[in-house]
Amino acid sequence: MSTDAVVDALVRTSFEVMGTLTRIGAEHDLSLTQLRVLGILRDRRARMTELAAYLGLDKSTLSGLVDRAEKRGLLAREKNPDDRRVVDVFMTPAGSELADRVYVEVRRELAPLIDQFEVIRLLDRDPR
Amino acid sequence: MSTDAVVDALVRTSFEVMGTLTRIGAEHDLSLTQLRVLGILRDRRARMTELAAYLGLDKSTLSGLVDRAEKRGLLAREKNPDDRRVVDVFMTPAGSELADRVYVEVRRELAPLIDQFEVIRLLDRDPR
DNA sequence: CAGGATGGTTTGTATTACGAACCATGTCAA
DNA sequence: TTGACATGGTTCGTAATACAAACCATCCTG
Repeated sequence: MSTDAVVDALVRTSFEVMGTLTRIGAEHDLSLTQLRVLGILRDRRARMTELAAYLGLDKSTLSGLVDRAEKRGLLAREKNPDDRRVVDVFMTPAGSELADRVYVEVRRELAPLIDQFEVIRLLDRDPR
Repeated sequence: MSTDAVVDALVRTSFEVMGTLTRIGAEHDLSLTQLRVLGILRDRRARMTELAAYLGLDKSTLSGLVDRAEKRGLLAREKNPDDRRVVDVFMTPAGSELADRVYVEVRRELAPLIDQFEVIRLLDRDPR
């Protein structure tokens, strides 16, 4: 099997995963990016810049993103006492609860995909 | 290895793939969606609705998308003679050329990823 | 302590996306 | 056959996402 074919399968599968995430997110009024933010903040808090870097977004993009999530009661901001320029972001209980609910769904929906995941299946059969 | 861990790896990898595609696309002034359209139309023409369904987008979204790509000379529209309601979309030579260039890059950038693709590596080592 | 670096926000603009309303063309049934 | 409904696209209005540039506050360093 050619590398190109593996890459193509990888890309197709990634789009499929994104589609699933987008759909599940939409059912809870969450964009793909918001979903990601919830995923990242599930087990830790982070400063704005850190979050932006992790997501590959401009910090200005994150301001609006966090604004909306904060207004919705999912996230909260807090000035970092050690460096008062820094703004830490973290999830509210409502945010955590929503994230948990969504991620249970994501796992449930994607689990079946694994069985027919082309790349895995092919490589599994004929390992390098 | 738990299914949850595989799903998590799948999601992380998918985001990584999307990041790469987004970056390469941006270098050519193409959004992720435009990239996908080019990918789909590489070997065939398609009607608007068909394309929208395939991408999971509303048909109204596609109008604007195709508008911009057409204005840029990458895509062209044509009324379908068999059913004059239908609009077929296809790539111009310029579009094909760009698509080819971009997809070469994509393959080149993603090929290395395959070697360290967690899901594969893990399943490869310990097949179901 | 002055000047530069860093962290965030604000503002302006483009793109993406949706839904509703709309027009043109097809199709079907009375 | 023609009236009513269905289908395919576009347009319009609105919201979210994203970037870049300008800006303010705070920190750090020579």
